[in-house]
Amino acid sequence: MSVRVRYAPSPTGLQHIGGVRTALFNYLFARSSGGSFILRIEDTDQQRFSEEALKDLYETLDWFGIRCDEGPDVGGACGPYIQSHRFDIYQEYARKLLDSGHAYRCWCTAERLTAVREKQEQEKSSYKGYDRHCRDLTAAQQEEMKRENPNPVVRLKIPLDGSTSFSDMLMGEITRKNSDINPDPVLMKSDGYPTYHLANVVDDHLMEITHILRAQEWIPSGPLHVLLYRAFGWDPPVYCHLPMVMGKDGQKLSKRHGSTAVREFREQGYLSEAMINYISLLGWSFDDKREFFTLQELEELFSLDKINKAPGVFDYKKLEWFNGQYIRMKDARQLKEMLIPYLVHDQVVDNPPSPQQLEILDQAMPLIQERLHLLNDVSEMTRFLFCDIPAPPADQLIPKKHDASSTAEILSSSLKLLEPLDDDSVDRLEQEFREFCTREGIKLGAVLMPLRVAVTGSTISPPLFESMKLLGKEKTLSRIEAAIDQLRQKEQECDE
RNA sequence: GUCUCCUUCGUCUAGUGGUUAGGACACCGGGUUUUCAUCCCGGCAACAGGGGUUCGACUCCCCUAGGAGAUGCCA
Repeated sequence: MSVRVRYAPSPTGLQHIGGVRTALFNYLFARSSGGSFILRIEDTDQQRFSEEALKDLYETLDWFGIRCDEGPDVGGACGPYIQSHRFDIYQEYARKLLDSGHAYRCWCTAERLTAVREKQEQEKSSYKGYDRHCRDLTAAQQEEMKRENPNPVVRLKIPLDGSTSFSDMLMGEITRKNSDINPDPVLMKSDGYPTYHLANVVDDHLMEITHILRAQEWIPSGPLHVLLYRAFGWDPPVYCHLPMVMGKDGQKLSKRHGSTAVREFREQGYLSEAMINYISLLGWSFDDKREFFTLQELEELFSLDKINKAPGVFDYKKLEWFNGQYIRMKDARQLKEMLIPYLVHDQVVDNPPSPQQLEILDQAMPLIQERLHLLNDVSEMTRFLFCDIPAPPADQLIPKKHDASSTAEILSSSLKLLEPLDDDSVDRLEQEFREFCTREGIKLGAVLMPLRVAVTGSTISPPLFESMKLLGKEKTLSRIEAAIDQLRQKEQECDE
């Protein structure tokens, strides 16, 4: 029987790392085993449903290149793939459970439920959850309850004794006493929508899902789901509970720890390849030497038995390192195209960029490609090439062991050396400066640093002579002159 | 509280009875270099603890400790 797996997100928020990891593993397992990957939208929570979240889901999968074989957008034999479109199906199956005596209606109000819970809390009772008030009501009692609350929920009758177990590919056998399972979980809400438990079991069965790969936070409801399968007379699929993704403090990864939404990473300039690569290594590994993988390679090499049991901490630093690696691997032309939106967004270049700006960017590529960690970094790194910058304050210009006066001298001399800037080679220019330093007995750094600050506005910049060349002689010289003015002013202030 | 699961360097991990316990990120040195970055070299650093089993345990079993997750008309 061929493998059929699914990713079944709930469109209540932006796609986050944890969800995407689950999606990826399911997808990779399907591909590596020649099976099918199915997308199912679990929108049974009408309160929390968000149109934007749904859109974000498609965009995210698309960005990663994770394509589904069956799903809302591509169709398939087991549709519809949106749970809200399967409303009637759940009604039907809930009815079956009711008829077979595996489930019952419950008219308890939210108020009563909270009262029950509060009481349990006060008494520090070890018994938690629903008190099964409606489980064995007489017909007369039912009538009475109906008057109080006309919209009942449907609850599953969990056996009072015995235990239920299931086998997990990673964990092995997991057993839970039935008395420890959430007493009679709601299957059908009062608004007629199913809860996750019902919808998930019904759909996975109807869609002929063979393996369920989901996060370990679902382990506790495993036995409950198995009970449901049995109530229907079905065989449960194979389970594989994936290790959770944690933050640095060991707690479930959340906004507290940093970005969690894929969209945020994307906006910051993370590459899809880098994220795929990093995420694939979250709880999975290939061997002890290889850690670079393309999606295509993963589709081939991925295997369930290399998944780790223990939860993993999401390491932002390593992701960033991967991103830098992938940026450096990128074709320069391609990378350039990817950078433009960031430059436009930060108003470093026009929208669309002018031919001159594109030309400059083109030539700047070799200078910035090995310096970028995130695409986002490009604006700060290249702003001085495209925009006017304020003359740096004198203090920033003066290198160690120099003062305003000597720095101004240095810059003035540099001005002359830079006369042939436009038509001279970078190497030759550098040679000139080296000779100048030897002649004057100044350190090369003491000359280049004030120049760098004058021209780029920062002590950190791409290589100086290349930068000057890109900037053009005119702007370069005028920035140096502006810097000299700053220094002269400072000199005067000191004299006074 | 109760239940379930987990436990190799700070982090991600390799390892399936005999290894100087390997790699990567981070960190710290050093080199290349006009700054930054890249790149190269080197260093630091781990089998949670205690019992067994065994000629021999990181590897198998038990206990303890620690961590996490679940305990909803959310998924």
